[in-house]
This record gives sequence, structure tokens and C-alpha cells, in this order.
Amino acid sequence: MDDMTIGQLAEAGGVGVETIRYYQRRGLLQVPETRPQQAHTRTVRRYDADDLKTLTFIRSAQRAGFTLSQIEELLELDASQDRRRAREIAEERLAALDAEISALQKARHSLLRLSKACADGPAGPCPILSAFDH
Amino acid sequence: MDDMTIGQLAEAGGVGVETIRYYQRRGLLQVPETRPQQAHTRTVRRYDADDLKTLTFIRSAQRAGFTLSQIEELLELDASQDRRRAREIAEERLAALDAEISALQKARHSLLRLSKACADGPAGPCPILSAFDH
DNA sequence: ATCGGGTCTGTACCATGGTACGGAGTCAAG
DNA sequence: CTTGACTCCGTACCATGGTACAGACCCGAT
Repeated sequence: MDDMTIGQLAEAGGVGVETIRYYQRRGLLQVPETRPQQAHTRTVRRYDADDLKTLTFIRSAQRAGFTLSQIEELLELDASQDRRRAREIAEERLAALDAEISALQKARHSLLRLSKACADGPAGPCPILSAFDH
Repeated sequence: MDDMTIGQLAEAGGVGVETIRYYQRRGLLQVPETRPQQAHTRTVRRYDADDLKTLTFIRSAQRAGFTLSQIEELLELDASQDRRRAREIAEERLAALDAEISALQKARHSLLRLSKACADGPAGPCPILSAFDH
């Protein structure tokens, strides 16, 4: 888990190498120092379990609907331990999430009706354009 | 409701004029003929209730998570009355919707836990980075 | 000592879903 | 018959979240 190359980190996090570099460019993941080791210089960067944890967090937060900008803020809050703001953000997203969930559930109902209406056999209507007319 | 200008259609559909033109470019809304009227030519295009219905459908279908390309296909299916394919698409989206809903519900739980953990007062942890660790 | 595969840096490009703008034409009201 | 608002058309630009090079370099195995 510790001391990975970028390729191994990507693999472990289930993303592509380019995605990691992109997160680094955005400032979501920091770029580890390329510490010259012993006598001869070392130019490949190494990543550890903390980096993987951050990466995993980023992906989960994305799944929760946060944008990368918001995730950036969350990572800063984690560093600064600003619990008030953290809570605020969580609750905002929570409210948005509830709205999204109920919108999706409405859509789900409409699609279910549509799918039934368009059952096989030539009879009856298959009113695509009216599918969402409540 | 009938015989609107593009601005009125946009207003009625709750979108911007540019959005309508964009949908036209994408082929989701057709561009009405600029029928020369009586003696003097008429160059502004006119829209009717059917156009509004299509526009409304597009927005609803978007809310249901369809992409504009999929919506394009749905509009074609509506024209051709291909009920088998229509049903297929509806059911695919339905399955995706169920997956999305349950992902959002998981996220919701995580955020709820986070928001509670980050309650005011200095005590206890506020583990942002671990918020989604199951 | 060399070869293949991974890494590094920078820059370019992609899809999606719009949004903005310029310059010309048109339309209805005063 | 002019003015102001709206339309038309083309083209350019935007944000988001990546993805794809190219041209170096480095590193471990053979």
C-alpha cells in the first residue's frame, strides 16, 4: 500500500494515470517531492497510503454529487479541521441529494408507466412524447 | 399557445432562445419553414403547441437522465411508433435509474453521518476524508 | 549494454450541453 | 417612417471532467 508509483496508485484507485495527473493539476492531490535518493538522483515520484486515501475520497465524493471544486474545498477543510463549514457543506449537499433522489424517483415512475404502455403487441398507445406529462 | 415566436417558445419552455437554437442544430427540434405570407415575404419562423410539447419532453427526459442523443432517438421512435425499441430504452434507463438512486441513497447516508460527526463544539472527530469509508 | 515498459512534463484535444456575440433583417407601435 | 425590440444565422467561446499525445528520461531484467 505504501510507496507506489503513479501507475500503481492509479490501479489501486481504479482510475487512469492521466486522471491522477489531472487531479494534481487541479490541486486535489499533491505532487510528491522527487527526493534524490542516496548518491544517484531519483526522478520518479512515489505515493503512499495517504495519497490513496485522498484519491478514494475524491471518487466517493464525486459519486455523492460533489464537483471537483467542492471536493477541493472539502480537502482543505479536512486539513484545517473547520467543522462548522464542513457540516454546512454536507448539509447543503444532503438537501440537494434529497431533491435529486425525489426527481429521479418521479422519472422512474414515468418510465415505468411508459415501459408498460409500450408493451409488445400492436394494441394501445405508446405515448413517448407524453411519457412525462405527469 | 399556437403561433409563437422563438422568444415566446423559449419563455414557455423555461429555456433560453439560444438553447432552442442549439436543440435545432442538434436536430431535436425542427426548424419551421419561413413561409412567405401573402405578398410580402416573412422571414421570422413561427412555432406551435407541438413544438412546445417537444421542448417540454426534452427537458423532462433530461431530468430523467437521458442524454440529448438518447432523447433524439426517443423522438425518432415517437415518430416511427417503434414500441419494442421504446420499451427497451425505457427499461435500460429504468435500471440505470435504480442504480443511481441507490448510489445517491448511500451517499446520503454517508453525508448524514458526516454532518452529525461534525456537529458544533470542539469535541470528537470530524473525519471528512473518511466520510465515505462505508 | 540494451531493450521494453513505466514515468515526467507540457500541450492539445475530446464530449456534453449549452451561452455569447456580431451584423443584418424584420416587425409593430407611435 | 423611425425607433426599439426581437429574430436570423454563423461562428466563437465557456465549464466540467477528463483523455491523448510527443519527446524526454529512467529503471530493472536479460
